[in-house]
Amino acid sequence: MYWADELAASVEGPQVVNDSKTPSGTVHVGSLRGPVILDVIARALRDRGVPTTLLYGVDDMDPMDAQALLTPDAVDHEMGRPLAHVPDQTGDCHASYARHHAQTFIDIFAGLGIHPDRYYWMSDIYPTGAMDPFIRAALERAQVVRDVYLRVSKVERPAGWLPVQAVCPSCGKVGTTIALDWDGETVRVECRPDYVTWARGCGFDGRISPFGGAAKLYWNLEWAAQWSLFGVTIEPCGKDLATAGGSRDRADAIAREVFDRAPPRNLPYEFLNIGGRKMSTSKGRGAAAHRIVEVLPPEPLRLLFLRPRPNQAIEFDPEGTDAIPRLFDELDRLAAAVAGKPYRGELPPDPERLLAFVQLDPAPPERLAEAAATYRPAFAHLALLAQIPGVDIAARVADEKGAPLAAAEEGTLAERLAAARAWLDAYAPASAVVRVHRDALPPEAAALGEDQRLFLGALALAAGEEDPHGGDAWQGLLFRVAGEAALPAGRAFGAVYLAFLGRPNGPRAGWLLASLEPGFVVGRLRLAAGWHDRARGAGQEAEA
RNA sequence: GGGCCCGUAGCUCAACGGUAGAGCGGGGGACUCUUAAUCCCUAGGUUCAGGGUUCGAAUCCCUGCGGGCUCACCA
Repeated sequence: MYWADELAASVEGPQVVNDSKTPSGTVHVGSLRGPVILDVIARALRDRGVPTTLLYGVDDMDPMDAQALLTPDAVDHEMGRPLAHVPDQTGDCHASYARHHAQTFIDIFAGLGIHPDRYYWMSDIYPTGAMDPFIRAALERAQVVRDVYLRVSKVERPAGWLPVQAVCPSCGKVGTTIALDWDGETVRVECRPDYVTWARGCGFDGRISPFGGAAKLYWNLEWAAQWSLFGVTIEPCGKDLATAGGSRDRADAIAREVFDRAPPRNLPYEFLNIGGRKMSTSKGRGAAAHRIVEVLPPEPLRLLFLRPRPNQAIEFDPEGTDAIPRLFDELDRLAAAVAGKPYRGELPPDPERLLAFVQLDPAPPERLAEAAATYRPAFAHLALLAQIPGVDIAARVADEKGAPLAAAEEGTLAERLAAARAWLDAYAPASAVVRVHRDALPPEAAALGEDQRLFLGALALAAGEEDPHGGDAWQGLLFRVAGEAALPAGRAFGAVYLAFLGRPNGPRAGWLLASLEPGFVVGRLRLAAGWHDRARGAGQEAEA
């Protein structure tokens, strides 16, 4: 059984599925694994008739602690302030740094078929007072919290430490404050210059009421408080949090011992690594989630996350590899299998469910076969066609299908063609790129045999005499000259590709040559044939 | 040091208790108007090592070795 179905089968009663994210900067592709897993769990629950609520939160009261995306003069002022209070650095009309990065990320969800029932922002929640009971409980049981930190994570807090962080009334920073001396209504707040290394406090020292948004819980407690506030029953989390003695263990213990509640069901999931290494937020082309989405349409992207089990690390290396074409191929193979068409290789367990979860819309089972059977043009082939001038791609694809494309199939074609172009532009390995060497004979042409050179020379002569126009004319000429030279077609075409592309194969040669200026073609043919001395004059003659 | 993941054909990976499979690469073959980036054929690998459970293990358990990520400050 598919893992999400197993999870769905193991719970009772209505479920609240939750995930949240701290928008500390640009969010990369790997972070989409959580939302996709969340969505699939919700779908699996609903498919079993379990009433389900899907929540997605933004922990935007957390302190700004990464200066990479701040302008140098902003660092001193902004570091340590709540992310929701830091101005948007890109100036594109978001209310804050947090809104900018979180919204850019969230905007991807709908396109991926992920539709939480509710988004919540902690900067909205704290002022309502909804967190106050949890702040009070945490303050009352501060000693329990300290014990949990020590027992679960071997972390010892400084003397007098309380599990809340006030927003400094003077400088507005939250990362630099320590709360002390809870008297039942107020805490003493010190905004210390050296409390953390990454931000500098202003030195404020005074008493405040920690309620109504004046203070926030430390993130671990905030997490546990969210579970109580929203009644969360299932919450997956990434392995950075799920590690033994890590944040999740602390939050679980705090839920039980401070907020008197069983923690939600966990589903730890592994990361997605780009090229064998962890992704970097600030560098690395295509690592940003909103950029990958430009190259990978929703279905293959969902497949990337859903094909492996959640606890399996995903290695994804789009740079200069065939990782992206293979993802499309895997999707097509899966669809073919579900549609009852022939396929090769082994299938994952429960292919029907996997394909259903890969679909953008949760389609009823009876429509799955229909969706699976739609014609999907091969990505690698589209990438090739996209590089050949003068090809009517839609007509060619319809030809291959053997019937006119349905509207949905035309959509798939357009989507894949755009993806193929983006892939060629940003990621494709050299072997997938067809490029005419215009300036000089490709070095690879040195491998041309004498028979091939003779053929190219003969082709140049024939072309000069007949001045072929169009792909068909060129293609016919190629075959005829090859036949007259008694050269096997394979060697003849190979010679043309070497002379123009520097590679032994390529797109249909006739149409390739027809797309280039006749003078260039003839000149290049002569050059490749070894007729350097006469190339210039003959080329002019041919052009005349 | 703790946790998780991985170690299967040259490379990338699948199969996850029942006779080891794909893609790419490599090798062989086919083709006069043709998706020459196509089609057909071709992979014999102590499934990292050692032990255990089982009628049966790549698959489950234990140990070891190697690699990756992650936590131990914050989130």
